[in-house]
Amino acid sequence: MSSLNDVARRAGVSIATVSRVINKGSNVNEETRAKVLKAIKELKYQPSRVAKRLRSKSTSSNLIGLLIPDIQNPFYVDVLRGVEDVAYENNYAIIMCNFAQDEKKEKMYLDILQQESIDGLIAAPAHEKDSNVIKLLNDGLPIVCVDRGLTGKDVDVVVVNNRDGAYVAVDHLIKSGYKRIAYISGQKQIPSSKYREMGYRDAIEDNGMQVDVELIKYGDSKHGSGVELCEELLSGANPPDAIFTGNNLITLGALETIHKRELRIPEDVAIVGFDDMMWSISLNPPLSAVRQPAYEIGKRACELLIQRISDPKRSPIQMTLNTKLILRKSC
Amino acid sequence: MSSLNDVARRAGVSIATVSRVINKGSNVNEETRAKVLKAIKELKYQPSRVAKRLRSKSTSSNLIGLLIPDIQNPFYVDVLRGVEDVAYENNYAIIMCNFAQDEKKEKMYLDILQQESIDGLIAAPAHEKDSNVIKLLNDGLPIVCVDRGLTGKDVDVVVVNNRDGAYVAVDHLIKSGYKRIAYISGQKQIPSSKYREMGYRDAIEDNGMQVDVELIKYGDSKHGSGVELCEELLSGANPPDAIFTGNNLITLGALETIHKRELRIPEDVAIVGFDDMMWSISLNPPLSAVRQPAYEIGKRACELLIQRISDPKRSPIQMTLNTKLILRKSC
DNA sequence: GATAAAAATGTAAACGTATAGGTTTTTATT
DNA sequence: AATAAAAACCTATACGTTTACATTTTTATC
Repeated sequence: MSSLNDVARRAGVSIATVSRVINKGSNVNEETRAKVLKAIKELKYQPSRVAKRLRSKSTSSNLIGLLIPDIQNPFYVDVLRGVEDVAYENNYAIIMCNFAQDEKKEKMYLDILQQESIDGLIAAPAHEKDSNVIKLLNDGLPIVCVDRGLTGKDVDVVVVNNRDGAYVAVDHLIKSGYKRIAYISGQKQIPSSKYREMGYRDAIEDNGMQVDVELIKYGDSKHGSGVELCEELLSGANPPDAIFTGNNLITLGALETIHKRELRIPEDVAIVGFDDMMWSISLNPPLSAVRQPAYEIGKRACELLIQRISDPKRSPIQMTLNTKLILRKSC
Repeated sequence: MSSLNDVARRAGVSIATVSRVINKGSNVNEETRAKVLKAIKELKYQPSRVAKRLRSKSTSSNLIGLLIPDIQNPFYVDVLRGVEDVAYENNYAIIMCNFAQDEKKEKMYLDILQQESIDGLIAAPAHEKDSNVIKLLNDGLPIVCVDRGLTGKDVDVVVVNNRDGAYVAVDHLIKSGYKRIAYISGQKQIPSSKYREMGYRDAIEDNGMQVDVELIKYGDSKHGSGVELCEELLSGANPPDAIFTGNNLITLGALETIHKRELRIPEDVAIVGFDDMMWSISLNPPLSAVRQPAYEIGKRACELLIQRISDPKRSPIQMTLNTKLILRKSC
């Protein structure tokens, strides 16, 4: 890889001139500009983003971090796509870090991101008191949180109305005549789980029914816990006639268990899940689900981040997007 | 962020000494080492990976690139996880680039990766003559190809036996009594599509049947083309009684069409897809599929890359992993 | 205790860029 | 033609490391 210096020598000018040609372009003679451009082409010169980043923290290095708890979850893949599209348009590159719900891994990745001098970070923190993310925030790094905020911290956040999304789903279940509705929750410590539980509870109580804590199971937001907790539920003394699942991976796991037991959906158990997927219609049966605008979450988050990078003082925005209940055949 | 200089000043030593403490640790007095370590702790010093990379191309900067054609495809998500796990163990960070089957985007990302002075690249090239990837290869960047190679280039490759995987699936379809078996292919120009078609054709001919070109449809490896091409197939004059789909997204699209037409699987049309998914069992009906060891592909690729980075002369390896036909209810 | 060898530490240059500030050349003004 | 102003260009420095080499201090040897 050739450097500014090589180009300068070849064009017979100083490196400052070359730099000017490349960047602003002001105050440079047409003739020399042509010479420089020619040299750049001949040498296939590409500026080093590394040197650029080292040189000027002020000048944007056009690199942002994306911290994600679980890339196997299609929800985050859609968020990623949203982030990426906006980043691409604005000439930002992304370092994507999947910490797989492992806080040790998370810390390692956040350290790396800081060491890479990223301009900003989009993060779905491990939980609301995530000290790893808070540390970076306190260090002054521009951050936008996604899917969950940080308690006591005034930070840009893009979330979904989890409570209402859950409420509408469970309310629909009740109105459809289901009596014993279970909830399989994701990790208890993440806010979205809590709010979804809140919606679940409110819907039940608002309909004059009583919450049965036996019907609430807490897992880890992954496929396996969907399988197991659904099994627990169904093998109990007084099994549910409907299940509300806390995210898409859990839904898939629960479906697996239900099918293994050769139960009919929705006759034996109905199911409605949080998170829709492109292929939910091809599941057995076509799945009813609460759709989150995942792509848009990513898009908005990245827009907010780019704004914040260019204006670190702007006061934080908390953006709440709405969910939509998609009814198909599973309830 | 504090620098080596800050630490040196605080500890009352030179930056060279600090550097020595951090890196090799040879030739440094225990007492001063303690002083330095203390200063590092107090200042929460973190080395700048950027400066490190700039300084020494020789010394590994511990950053690799991962170039992926479509992150919406769960296959690549699994590859990514495999890559990541190995990278994590070996202290490498990953810049993940999803070019979404857009060669312009691909070029932009590859430029960025080069400008970031990555140590190496794991790439699923757009096709076998992918000039963007070839350029980097010619520039001497350590590269491992995944899922497809580069014609005429001697490069590390990790692939799957696509031809055999397809053969076994189609052969099974024939042995099960299906007479008119269609193939919905992914992008024609990518090798895996070609080899899968080869397996499809061979299986048909080896069973004394004849290939009907009307039953082969070429798409773009995405969900939408699965939907459309399946529709074409089923609305034809002489529709197939079984479909072999070229990848998981196509499979999902085809399923959608079949369900929309309210056809029974496998009675009206059977289907077997390339690529298994964790939740294939929950599809309607549980899907029979050719399973690729996607996670292992990623893992192996990353291992090969790390080897190559440390030994650029080692002669290239072409690694072929095997697929497995998973039989469920769709055929 | 003088000298040599080894250990400990320091100095300075380099990686590739951006840019402040200085110098030279061109253009405009009278 | 002398001068001022503007344009074009260059020099040198800084960003935070690593490392070759130089220098100083300690230890060993006689």
